[in-house]
Amino acid sequence: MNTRLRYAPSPTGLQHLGGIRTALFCFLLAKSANGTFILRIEDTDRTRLHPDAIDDLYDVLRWLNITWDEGPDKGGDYGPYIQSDRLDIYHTHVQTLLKRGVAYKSEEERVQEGKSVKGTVIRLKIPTEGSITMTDGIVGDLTFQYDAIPSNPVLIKSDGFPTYHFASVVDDHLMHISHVIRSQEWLSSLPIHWHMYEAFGWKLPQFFHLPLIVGSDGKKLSKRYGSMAASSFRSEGVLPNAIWNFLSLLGWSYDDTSNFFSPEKLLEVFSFQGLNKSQAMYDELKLFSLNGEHIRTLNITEFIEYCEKALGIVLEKGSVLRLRLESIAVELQARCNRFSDVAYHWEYIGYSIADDGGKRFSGLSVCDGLEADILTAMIHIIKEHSELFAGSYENSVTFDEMNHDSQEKSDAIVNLMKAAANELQTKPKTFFMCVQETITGRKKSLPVAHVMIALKKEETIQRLRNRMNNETII
RNA sequence: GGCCCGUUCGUCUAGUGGUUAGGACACUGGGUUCUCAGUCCAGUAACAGGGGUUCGACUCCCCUACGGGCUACCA
Repeated sequence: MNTRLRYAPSPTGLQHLGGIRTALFCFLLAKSANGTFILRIEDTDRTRLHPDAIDDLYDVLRWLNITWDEGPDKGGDYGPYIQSDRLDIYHTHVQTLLKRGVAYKSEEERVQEGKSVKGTVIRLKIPTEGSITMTDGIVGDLTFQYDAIPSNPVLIKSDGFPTYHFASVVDDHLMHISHVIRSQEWLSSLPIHWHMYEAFGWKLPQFFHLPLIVGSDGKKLSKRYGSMAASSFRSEGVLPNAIWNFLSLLGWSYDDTSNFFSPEKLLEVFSFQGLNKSQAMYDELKLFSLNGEHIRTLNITEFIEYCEKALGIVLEKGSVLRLRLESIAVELQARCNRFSDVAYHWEYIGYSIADDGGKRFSGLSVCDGLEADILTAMIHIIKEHSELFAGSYENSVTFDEMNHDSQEKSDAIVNLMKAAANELQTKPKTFFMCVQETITGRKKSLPVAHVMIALKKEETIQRLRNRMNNETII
């Protein structure tokens, strides 16, 4: 039997971590078994449709490289893949249940928006006594008493649309779904679904109910209660690979020591065996840490691309800012766990005195005598060794070459700075910090010599002078 | 309230009757270092509680507690 798994979200809100975890697991499980991954949209609740939900779903899945073999936009042998296009299918199938006396029509009145409304629904008849025994691939064997099911569930609503219970069972059967992977919130509905399969006389798929992911408040992540939108991770500069890695470890494990997984590795080793059953709390720090690890596996070209995406900018090849970024990329990559880290450093790398006449640095403290001496000494170094500040990248063919060159120049500059500090009878640290703060406006920055190389002579001197002028003005 | 699922370091987890209870994130200390990172090394830290079963329980059973889910013409 072919392995066919589906992710079947309802377009009632933005995709969140819990949803894409399910999507990822389905995808991984399908692919590792050489099977088929199907996307189906369950838009049966007409009152809660969210206008951006479907676009968001496509965007997020594509961003994450979770690709489906069959789906609304792709077609397939068992379409359509949007439930609102399958209404006639549900209506013919519910006839079967009606004929068999397993379902019945019911005229009902209910209160809607303060008014009482009449309508006809079709309900499934649940036995009044006895029990049903089922098997779940994660939870194990389960027995429910029929009388624990609170009421006969609605199959077809009065607006003619099926409920989730009915539509998903019919579709899973018709689409030959072999394994139903969904989150554990569905566990208490399993008897309803199981009973329906039996009433139809259909072969049951294998069920796997994934443990819930909970937020730091301990409550389940939900579209309805907001936050954790998958798209927000994208804008925060989290890599798809990091999301794969992070999510895969929420409810699944490989062995006693592995924590880092590339997508290739996951595709290779992910399996039903490693699934576990207890709920997991989302830990942002771990995601960011993993993201840092994945950032560090990027080659330098990819990393620069990542920076551009994260910053939402495009730097033309050969442009001043592009050259600066290239020059500093290796140093930058070593200390980034997420977008905000890139942005933090880009504020002084991607800025030029010419942009605003140096206003950004006007908040720096006034130079006292020593600081003025240090800056003067630094300017002297630059003027006397201008070749070191000419930019390392101009004549380099490869990044390796460039980095090597950059490192050599940096070492030379550091030595000159140490010597100058010595001459001023001050600690190297004082000297470096003064220069760094003047150049970057920050107490924490990339190594200042590298920054100066990236900025090149002119901009560096301007920043140094700018600080000194501030003093004279004040 | 009822029904269901779960419970190993703060967090994610390994563990299927005999282990110094392992790894990772976080945290702490140290090496490297012009700051911050990164990197390397080290360290603190857990079997919810109580009963059984057993020569022996983190592992099996029961009870309690706690957490979560469901209890809609929502999914």
